[in-house]
Order: sequence, then structure tokens, then C-alpha cells
Amino acid sequence: METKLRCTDLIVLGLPWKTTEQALRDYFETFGEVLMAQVKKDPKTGQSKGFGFIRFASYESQMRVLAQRHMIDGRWCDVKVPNSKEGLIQQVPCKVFIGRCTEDLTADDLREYFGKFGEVTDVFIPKPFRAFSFVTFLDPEVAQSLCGEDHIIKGVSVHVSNAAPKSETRASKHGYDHRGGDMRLHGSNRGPPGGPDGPGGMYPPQRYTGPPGPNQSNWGNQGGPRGNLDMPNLQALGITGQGGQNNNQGGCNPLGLGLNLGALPMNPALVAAALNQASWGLIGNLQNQPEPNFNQGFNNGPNNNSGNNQGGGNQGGGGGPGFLNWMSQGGGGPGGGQESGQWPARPPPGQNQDSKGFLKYD
DNA sequence: GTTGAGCGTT
Repeated sequence: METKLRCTDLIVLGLPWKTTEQALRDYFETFGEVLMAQVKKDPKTGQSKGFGFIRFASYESQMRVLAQRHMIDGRWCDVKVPNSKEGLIQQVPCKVFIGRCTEDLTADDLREYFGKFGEVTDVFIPKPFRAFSFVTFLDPEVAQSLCGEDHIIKGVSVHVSNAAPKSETRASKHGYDHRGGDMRLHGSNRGPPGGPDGPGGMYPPQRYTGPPGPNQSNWGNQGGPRGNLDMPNLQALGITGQGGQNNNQGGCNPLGLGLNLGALPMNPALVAAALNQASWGLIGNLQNQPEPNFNQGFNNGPNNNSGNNQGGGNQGGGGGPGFLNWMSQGGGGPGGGQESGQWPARPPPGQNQDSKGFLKYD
């Protein structure tokens, strides 16, 4: 379980021809200690091939880097987990199914309401109206904690449940959309982690206790001495965040590329690695189902760049079991803010349910 | 001397 959060080499695509290994290293060192940086070149000419690899010392740096695009020497570059390495990273459902929606419940309504429980990274409302929607949280634990509950939003009683991964969809081999920094895990070689009855000891037994009160401990940022990352919680989960290279502080990031740091959604897959088994253990509705395919179903749509929620900084995640509280240094970023409505067409109702009657999504 | 989706000579 400790091995799930180790760093891996990351591929950097789109490098300018001109970028040197030193420049590459210099750039990424603003995120944390860089153990390796290389630019792939033609052995003969020495000409760059336009991509390279980097490796961080801390998983936290890795996650943060994966969560955004990077302007390097004047070009936007993407950092991804290499194909050769994917499948090593686990993911956990951050998305919940919201049933009994009415038509007047807008994405903003949902985002605002559920933002009380944790940072919302995506809201999806099928069109045409289908009486349900999906809300994706940054923190998978928040998502899980809400499952099974009824909530009243604008006078409407909605029901939150697991967003049952649609089995056997795409996400097969050729990666799907991960522009904007969302999922990129689809290696097919990774089986289900353990199974529903696995360890189950990672999560505190007590359920999420609603919106954080004003006095609840807040691991968040707000200028705390530790900065805005959530290493305490990581450690609490048995993750040894080596070295604690914490470059990011609460408030001003040291890199020149300020804008997105706090506002961008973390890649839930990467972020949630350690929660996998335990979380599935909590998903009662899935316990009797065939093993879910972890390789799919949790992508956040074509563009995961949701605007930060209300720019208010995260809600602290309740201080308790919160896992991902590093985001949001206030001041909503320039994130897109749009979402919904740009998803692939869905199957007609009826053919998108599994044996348990769960609505599937893709 | 060009190029722009991709996946790593060692």
C-alpha cells in the first residue's frame, strides 16, 4: 500500500526544440526537488525530440505538476504519466450520482451546494434533462461520505449515490481526453485493488460529519506554516512523503506561474491512490457487484478545468478525514468554469443501467 | 536551417 504513492517518471510533451535539460530541471524545480530531468534527443544531431522526462522526489510535487499545464520556454507543455508506467496508479471514485434532480437545479446550484462539503471539480447535468446529474469532488472521501444521503437543494430532495462506473466503455487503450489535466489512467493491466472486503481500515469508521464547522481544524492553507499541501493527512494514511519538500506556501506560490496552482483541480486519480481499497470497502452498493473496472469511468470529461469554487478557498474538508485539502488559496483562478454539456453522447435511458439498476455513465 | 503527436538508444 505504501508503494502506491511513490513517484514515477513523468513524461513532458511539447517541449520547445530549444529547451535544454537544465532548463527543464530549472523549471520543474519550482515544484519541488527534481531527481531527474532529461530531454530526448536525436543521438546523431543532438536535436531535441520535443519531449523529455522528469522525476520528482515527492509525490506531492508530482501530483501538483500533473494537475496543470506548463509554459516552458514559451510553449505549453503537458506532463503525464508515461504509457509505460500507467496502471501503477490507482484511482478512487470522486464522482457521485445525484438522483431526483429537477430541471431547475442548475450546475451552479449543485456546485454551490455541494461545495459546502468539499471542493467540487466538476458538475455534469445530462442534456436533455434526465433527472440526474453528477458531481465530482476533488476529495474522493468527500464523495464517498455523501453517498446514500438525501439532500435538499432549493427545496428539492435529491439523492446521492455512487456513480457506478460504466463497465466496458472506452478508456481502453488509447487514452481519452486528458487535456486540462484530468485522468490519464487507463492501463488495462491493473486489476481491481483487493476487492470490496479489503483492508477497509484506512478510512476512519465515522462518516463525514457534514459541513465543517467554523472551528474545526483546518489543514488547509491560509498561510499556515506548512503551506497549502496536505502532507499531514498523507502521513496519516501511511504515506511517507519523503523529504517534505514543500515549496508551495500558503498564499503566494514561488513559481512565476502563479495563476493556476490553487485553482486547478488535482488529478483525482493520482491524488487518491491510497484511498482505493478502503474507499471501495465503503461503497456498499458495489459490494456485491462484479469488480468494477478502475480504468474507466472516472474521467471528468473533456475539460476538467473547472473554475475554482467560489474562490473561497477550500472548506477545510472538515478537518477530520479530509484527504485532499491542499488546494484553493482563495482567489478563484482563471479556470474555465464551464462544464457540462460537452460530454460524449449518452446512451438512451434504459440501456445505461447495470444489473443492479445503477445508472452507468461513461 | 524544416516539425508538434507522441512515449524513454544508454
